[in-house]
Amino acid sequence: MAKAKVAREPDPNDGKARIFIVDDHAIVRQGLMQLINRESDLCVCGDAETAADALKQIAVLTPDVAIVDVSLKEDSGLELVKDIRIRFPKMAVLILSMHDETFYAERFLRAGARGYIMKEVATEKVLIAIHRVLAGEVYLSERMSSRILHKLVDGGGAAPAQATIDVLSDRELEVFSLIGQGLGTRDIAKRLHVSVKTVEAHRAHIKEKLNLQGATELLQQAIQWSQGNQSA
Amino acid sequence: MAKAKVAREPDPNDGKARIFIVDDHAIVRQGLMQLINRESDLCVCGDAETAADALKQIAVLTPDVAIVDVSLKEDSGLELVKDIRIRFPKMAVLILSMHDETFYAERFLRAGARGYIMKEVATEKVLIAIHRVLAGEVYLSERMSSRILHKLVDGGGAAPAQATIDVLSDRELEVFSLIGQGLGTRDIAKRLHVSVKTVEAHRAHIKEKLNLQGATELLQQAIQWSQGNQSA
DNA sequence: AATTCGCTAGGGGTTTCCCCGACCCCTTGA
DNA sequence: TCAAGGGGTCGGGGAAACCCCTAGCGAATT
Repeated sequence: MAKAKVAREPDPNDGKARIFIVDDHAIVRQGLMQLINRESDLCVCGDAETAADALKQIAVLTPDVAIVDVSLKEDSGLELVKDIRIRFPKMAVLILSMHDETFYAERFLRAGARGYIMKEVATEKVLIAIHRVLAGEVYLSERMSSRILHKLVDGGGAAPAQATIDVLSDRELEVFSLIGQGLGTRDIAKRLHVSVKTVEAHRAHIKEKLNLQGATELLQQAIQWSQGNQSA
Repeated sequence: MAKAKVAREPDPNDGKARIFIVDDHAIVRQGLMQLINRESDLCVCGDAETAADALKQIAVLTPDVAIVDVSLKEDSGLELVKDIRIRFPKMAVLILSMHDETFYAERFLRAGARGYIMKEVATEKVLIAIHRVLAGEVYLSERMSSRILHKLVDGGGAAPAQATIDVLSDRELEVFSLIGQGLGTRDIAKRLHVSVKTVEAHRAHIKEKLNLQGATELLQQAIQWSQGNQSA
């Protein structure tokens, strides 16, 4: 630690930035390694299949950036990012995701990751993302940044718990909850003794406040929140 | 042998088995390619990101075996396998799956695939699987073969009222999965290259088979299933 | 040959979605 | 007191989705 030359001149050895890979798919590790080592200013200094192994090796190797796959069973992936954040605060963490999983991107960023990229993108994007996080910047796809930025920027680290839900009014939260229980617009209107139009208005406001795109996204979020908060 | 040329060119190899890779993750393609080309008796003769491109190239390159990813972005891997089976009956198809998705394996085997492996296995297993399907045999993991065999054994008796995903047809499961990913009817129709009406028919059949009432219930089930099965 | 099943697709009516604007009530502050 | 703002409540209207129906076609089964 105590290295301050990360930005432009990361040269502890060959003048190459040292990268550590954490992914439980051997094939993906292979591909990433080859891709990175082909670059003149990057090199892979190690790789691991599990979070525990990763932490052990990272402590010794002190890479400049760690590339972490999300699908190390979400929990351990998140935990790994948090652990890295605590024990090696200066280290950049780039999250590599298999699927869209837009919902989880936010959690990883909150946990200290500096970038989130999906595997289906072209390989050049991966290299771009690596360089960006190496330079101390943040890398996000267009869609994700637009969604996350103004959700996180004002939230900061103050109340990370359910900052997104708090912006909803009482009535809106009520509707949101009922949506999460699988009720349709009509059912909700009947349950609340209001017009269908009112429920539609609430839905619109919820979508706006939570920055959701369509009806399916709204339902997705509502179900997810419902299961995580008041199931059983 | 100055083997400085790329593997793509269709000229005669040194008696090596020619392999074609279909995967929408560039990194995975990269890793697979490197892994395979390192073998003395195998070589990658081409690769594709989409099903359409794959069919086009396969017709020209006539590889000995095609490695297909289950979850292609644009098209469905299942359809690709069926197409390959119809147009090139002699070609071996090895399915590469990201996650567990055990229930998918059976469908792919029925569609004509000769092997099914998961990406998290060690790289040696991948090579073993390739050699096995090249030899005309079938490759399956222990767990999967035991599961399938077990199913055949007590399949004769009364089906124990599963009422689960198993009753869905291939196409229906595909639609169900896409619904779970948050796609609307129109998006699904576009992705599967069919009419909106067809997707609606599939939805209706799924609801009937799974005994679901409305659209929200269907969406709810699809999302829950999707999150529990492919960590999406 | 007949039946069943899966995939495809259209017709037509109902419902929801989603962009608008509108009114009422309450709190806050000029 | 009179705005000003936000929350809660409705409505119109067009687009889309939903949901009932029928129906052709191919493949597998009988």
